[in-house]
Amino acid sequence: MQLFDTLRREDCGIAPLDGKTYRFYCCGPTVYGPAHIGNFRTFVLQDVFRRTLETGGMRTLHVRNITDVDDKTIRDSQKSGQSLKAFTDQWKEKFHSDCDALACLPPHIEPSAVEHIPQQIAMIGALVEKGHAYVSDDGSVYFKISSFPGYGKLSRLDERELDLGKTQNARASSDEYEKDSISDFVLWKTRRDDDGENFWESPWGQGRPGWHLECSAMIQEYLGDTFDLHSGGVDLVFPHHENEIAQSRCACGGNFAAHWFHITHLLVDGGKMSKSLGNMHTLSDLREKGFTPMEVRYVLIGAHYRKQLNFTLDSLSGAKEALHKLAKSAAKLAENMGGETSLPAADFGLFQPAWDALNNDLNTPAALGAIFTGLREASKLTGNEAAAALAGLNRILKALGITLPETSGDDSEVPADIRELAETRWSARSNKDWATSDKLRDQLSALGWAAKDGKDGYQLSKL
RNA sequence: GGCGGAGUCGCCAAGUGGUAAGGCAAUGGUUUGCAAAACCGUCAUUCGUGGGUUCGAUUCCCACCUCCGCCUCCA
Repeated sequence: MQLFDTLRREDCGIAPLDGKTYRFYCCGPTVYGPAHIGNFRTFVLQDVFRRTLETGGMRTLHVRNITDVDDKTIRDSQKSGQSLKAFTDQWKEKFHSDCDALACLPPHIEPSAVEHIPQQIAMIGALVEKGHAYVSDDGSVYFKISSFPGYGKLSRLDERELDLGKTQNARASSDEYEKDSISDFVLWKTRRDDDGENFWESPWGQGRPGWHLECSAMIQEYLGDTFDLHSGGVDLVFPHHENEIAQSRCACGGNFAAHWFHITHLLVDGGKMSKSLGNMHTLSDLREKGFTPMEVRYVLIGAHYRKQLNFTLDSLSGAKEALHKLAKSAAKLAENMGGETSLPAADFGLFQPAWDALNNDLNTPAALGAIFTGLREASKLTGNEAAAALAGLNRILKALGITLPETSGDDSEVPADIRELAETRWSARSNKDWATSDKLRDQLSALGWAAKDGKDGYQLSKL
């Protein structure tokens, strides 16, 4: 497939460096609260990326970290009176269940920062030894940016106002740490009172690793000094990924990531998502509003990953209908197959354009559009042609991570009292007692149920 | 101020130097006791504004307007 590379700023062919397994790393969540849909846009699109590679027959090695020690996790664990581990475990669990609900494949390896302190200390040691890092008077260790000429390439610092020299002069006086240069970033934070019990021993005294370092250390551990691709939200380009490049290349040699894949932030109702605006949706919030995780996923893949996606409740409703339409079409195809069985497809058939779209810079919205277009043709088919179409459809849906809702109403979960009302209504209706029938229909809908009448019976569905 | 992105039907959203995918909504019809559901159909001569290049631009160039994001932790 072709994918836009953030560093090279052009579409690049995606293929494993070692010819066997495509190895990629995604910056994972900081587990100090529930992840929001903005976070999930990134994780869902990374999931589609992986599924696309795998659907194309590639083997993958997907590594995604858990940040379980930083300022926020320490601060909020103390606020809640829990140990750091108990606190982060609970949010890690929540994250996993949300990911499952959104049909995101779990990464093959999910290392946590706390579990890789020795690796991080070792990397800092290497950087100090090679002259890329220095120890300040208080025992903190900083990366010396001036020692790495390639610094700023990913985020194109030289084309922005962030001239390093200028930044130093502008901020040197306001920073509490002693540093050679203000832009130097911290690798090891010396222990402070408000860290509580959250500190580790190191050659530079008690403290904890800096945030940027954990990814570099874990990447080195599981993917080595050169691997295929590194991904995250756009906000991570600078300084996080820039710092990772500096740390890893200086400490380990190697080229670090061959490609960079960044997902643009989403907007909510046309603006930035923020707590103060009350538009910080979590998956749980949306479920309470009656939307399914699959509907959320559908919305999240409904715009190209390099464009801002305008997330609205209306688009979620649209997703609900669109998924329903897909499910109906798939059911009709199955019906039209007659006695044929739908075998796993060797190709995409009518849905080849959708597959092509995915492979063209992961164009998920174009792929979705192509699915509906293909379905229009598919609906005319019968027998083994319908079977082949259904197989192609299932294959492309799997690549997108979409599972279809049930088309036939599930009557098994109807409460007894609702069932009774509906039965009464049906008999009234059968007796052409329209007044009673309509009255009971209103009652049912007030209770949240809709009765859909057919020739020989009715079906109940939740409103 | 610097950097970057974007303005395409009511909403969401693809796309292209050759005349606008798709979804939602809306709307007409079939069906229905009436609805709902289902099914069939309709739905941008036009792509922020003004110029320019071109046989031809929504797509390229210039100017302008508007919006958004980043530049501090952030997916």
